[in-house]
Amino acid sequence: MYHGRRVQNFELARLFYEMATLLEVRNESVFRVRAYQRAAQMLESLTEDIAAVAARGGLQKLPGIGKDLAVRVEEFLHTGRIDQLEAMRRDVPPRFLTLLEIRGLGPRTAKLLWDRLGVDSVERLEELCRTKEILNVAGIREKTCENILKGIAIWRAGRTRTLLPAARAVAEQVASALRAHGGVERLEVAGSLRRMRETVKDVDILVTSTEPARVIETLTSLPSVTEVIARGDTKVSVRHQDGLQVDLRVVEPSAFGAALQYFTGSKDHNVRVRELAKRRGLTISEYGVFEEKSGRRVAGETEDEVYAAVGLPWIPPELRENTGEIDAARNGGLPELITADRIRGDLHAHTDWSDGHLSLEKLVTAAEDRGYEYIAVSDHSRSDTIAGGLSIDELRAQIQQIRQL
DNA sequence: GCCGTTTTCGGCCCGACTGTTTTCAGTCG
Ligand SMILES: Nc1nc2c(ncn2[C@H]2C[C@H](O)[C@@H](COP(=O)(O)OP(=O)(O)OP(=O)(O)O)O2)c(=O)[nH]1
Ligand SMILES: [Mg+2]
Ligand SMILES: [Mg+2]
Repeated sequence: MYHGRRVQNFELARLFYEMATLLEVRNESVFRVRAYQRAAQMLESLTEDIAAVAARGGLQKLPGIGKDLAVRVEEFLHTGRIDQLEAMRRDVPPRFLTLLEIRGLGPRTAKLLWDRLGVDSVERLEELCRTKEILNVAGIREKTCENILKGIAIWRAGRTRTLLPAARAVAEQVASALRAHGGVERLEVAGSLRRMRETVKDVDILVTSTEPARVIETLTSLPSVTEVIARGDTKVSVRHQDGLQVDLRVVEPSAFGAALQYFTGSKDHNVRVRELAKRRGLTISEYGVFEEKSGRRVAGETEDEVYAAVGLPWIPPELRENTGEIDAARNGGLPELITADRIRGDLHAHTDWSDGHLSLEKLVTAAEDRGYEYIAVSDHSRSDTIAGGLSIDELRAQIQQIRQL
């Protein structure tokens, strides 16, 4: 496969996302907004350089690129800019779009505040909330004001994504706490955690239960939960003490498969699967797969069933990103994922001879436990004495010991 | 703005929760 320079793909994707946001603020059709977002998402996963695609006249063959967007792409490739974007930028203050990074503050409210009070930055917004001046705007009352201040505090805290292992630790802690109380039948970690993304925004947990209220009550009253963000009959969002948001969804046991498929995502993957369903006269939600006409439920117990209903094999969560896995699945071309048991050995390990933790014996035992065929001992040498590097004599001694093991 | 193993026009994924509103828009998952 051809791999060219793809920096321009990402730069253009960023511009299309920005155009989508600006169109949203201008109250343009949500479908037009989504067209820009889809084009941007396609560019991010495109393996060929967009300039190369343009050069061979293939722009409009790309999914999500039609007549208009092809013109924008060409304009960007020739001039490095997009006129329409520049024009839209001029209509809002320079820092206006950062307002949309505040949780719960969307394009409509941001625009309203700019129109009515000239809110052009987070700082100005905070001031107006503190002085309660913001309450002069029709449709904004005390609660909204409070929520904006909370949102600004989180925005200030800054961390937007968390490394997978740290998030997994939180997920496991919450999961066992939920199981320890009653009402939980099945529990699965879903979302980007289940898809094994390197970083995640939050922890998504799916539970099946015949007593949803009980499970939701359990989560909201855990000692490790510091704030209840939203709470209803089927789902609840809370903040965990370490700052991570935890989203819990509760459905009845018969909807397990459909709910897990929904809650695992990704969003773009879900949209694609649901589009396939529509073409077959079906509709998919977290409650199941339904015939559009009769409303009859045709699947939902397992993920397998859900995918089968749209003519697809089960797709591993790690691949559910709408980056080609759906076409691959349709053509029976899903890759076989590499699993941990395929690792045959490790060519880089330190021992307590330098700065490692394990003794030689323990290192070898650990390697054998994992079924490794080989392990390389690569302790520091005398060139790095700070890290306990081995002298020539020590190295000879270590080699001796290895031979005896 | 894009798109079509029914369509070149009329759809576009689908649903929960909140605050503010007298019936729903906005935001988020
Ligand atoms: N059908 C549908 N499903 C959605 C939509 N938004 C979110 N979901 C589903 C798929 C997501 O994986 C799942 C959890 O949402 P999140 O916002 O937590 O995203 P996700 O966990 O994928 O990534 P992140 O939390 O950002 O690391 O909910 C949507 O607009 N439509
Ligand atoms: Mg998530
Ligand atoms: Mg979530």
